[in-house]
Amino acid sequence: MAPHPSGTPAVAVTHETEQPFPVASTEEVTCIVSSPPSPTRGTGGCVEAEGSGCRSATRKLRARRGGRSRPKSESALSKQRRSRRKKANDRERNRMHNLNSALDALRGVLPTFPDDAKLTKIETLRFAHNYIWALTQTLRIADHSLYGLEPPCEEMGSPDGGSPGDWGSLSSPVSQAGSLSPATSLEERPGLQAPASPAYLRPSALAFSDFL
DNA sequence: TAGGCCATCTGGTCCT
DNA sequence: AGGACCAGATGGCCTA
Repeated sequence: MAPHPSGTPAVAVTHETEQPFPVASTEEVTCIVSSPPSPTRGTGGCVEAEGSGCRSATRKLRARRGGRSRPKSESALSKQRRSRRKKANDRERNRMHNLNSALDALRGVLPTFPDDAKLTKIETLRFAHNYIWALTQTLRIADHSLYGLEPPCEEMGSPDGGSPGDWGSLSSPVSQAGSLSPATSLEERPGLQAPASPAYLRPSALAFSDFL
């Protein structure tokens, strides 16, 4: 399965702080650019009063009404709500794009062939988890073979020491059944066998003798 | 056509 | 008040 081969704005996102994607509509743009009515400045008549220099009077009026925000008409309220919602939507979209950018960066450092289908989000996370685990084990075993240390037994569960169960894995994320270890999941996907070919990604390579 | 994946919208909650 | 984060809902696209 190749998720949306065309029209994936998230893939093109490279910079987090910039606006990496076209904002949906011009209506939305104007709504976002033009800041919503600020409660401290008030709207409509309030602005006129302040602009004409009647600040103390305005302040008294506000105090009498019991707060910074003056009551608005129903239409003004709904307009403000819509404006806030659109701004929130825009931020949320941006946030998700940033998240996808990070995910793409992660895909970029994982060992897959260029012509492979793009890993899904969950596959990317699980693949990365197992990959890190395998690399950690590689380093550990290399250290022990170099310095003749005792073989590590107690920390084989998870590289970060966290609960392997978080990833649906057992003692070894690589050999876990059911969840997406690179070996299993990618074999399930036609055209994605290649990433599983490295020795450290095969369940049979748990001895890690292949890549020492 | 069903199911998987994804982007987006939305309302709620927490924090500053 | 406003932003960040989250989870649920929804609809589109694609593949088996």
